[in-house]
Amino acid sequence: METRNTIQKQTILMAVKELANHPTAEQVYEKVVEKLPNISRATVYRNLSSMADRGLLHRIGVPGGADHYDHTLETHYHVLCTECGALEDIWLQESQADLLKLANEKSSFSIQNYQLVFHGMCPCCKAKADALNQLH
Amino acid sequence: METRNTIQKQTILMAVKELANHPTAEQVYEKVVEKLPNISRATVYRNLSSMADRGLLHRIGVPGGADHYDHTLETHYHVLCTECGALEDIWLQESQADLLKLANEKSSFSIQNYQLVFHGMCPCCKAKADALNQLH
DNA sequence: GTGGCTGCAAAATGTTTGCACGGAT
DNA sequence: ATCCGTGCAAACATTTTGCAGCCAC
Repeated sequence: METRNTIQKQTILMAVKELANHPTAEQVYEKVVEKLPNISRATVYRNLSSMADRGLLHRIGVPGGADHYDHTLETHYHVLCTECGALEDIWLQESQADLLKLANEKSSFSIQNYQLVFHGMCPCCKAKADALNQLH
Repeated sequence: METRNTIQKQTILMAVKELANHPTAEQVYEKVVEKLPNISRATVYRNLSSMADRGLLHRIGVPGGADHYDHTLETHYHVLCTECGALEDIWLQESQADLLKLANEKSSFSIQNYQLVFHGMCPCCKAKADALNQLH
């Protein structure tokens, strides 16, 4: 159950922090491979996954796409652009406890947490879509 | 842009309604193949997807797992068992409009909707886990 | 020295796609 | 007669796994 301190782990965690904005495992790999040319994708996947399990990172699961990883641990939410896949933070002080309490009252499940992902269009894709609509 | 009325489409939609509780594409395929032994998985995937796009069904995206399809169109939410993958409804009158309005105020994205999935343990898995903890 | 960690390749999973044919309109 | 929808197989994207050797402890 002990955890060894390898160069790969250090470099992967550093990469997520440097990339800052919700990189996918592939993006982390591309960053890390600059420093460690022989690293394997399997190592990146394995470590991101175990760091997420241990709470060093948050995993943002995107159905039908690659998972993203977030080095920001404070409770917040995300918007996903339905056009280009851009992922951004949303900070709501919407009380987490309330949704959890409410859900637990309404369900026989023992609910521990939840994932709230908003879907919409980023400003860039919205502008393009609006311009297209103008043409007819 | 027209939509032809094939036996496959009818049977697929009927299967989702009969299975009732959030079947995956694979589960729909297994049900449909009883009636149409020659149907292809591709047809099931294609039709479930297009029906979801046209609003005849709801798609519940589960990161790292198969998407589920829901024949219930009224706004509600879902709990996913972290142990066995069971998926169940949660009905909250938590006003949809409020979360959308709030999120749009806080973000530069043009947000149209959101997906809210709770994570926890179903009563069965909870009982097993509690029993294990009793043993120490 | 031991056993967790790594790199590699292969497998697994869920879904999409190209293409030729057949059936709904 | 059109041409959309289907079945098939292959491709695809993402992630996991088995295994032999390596290296942090």
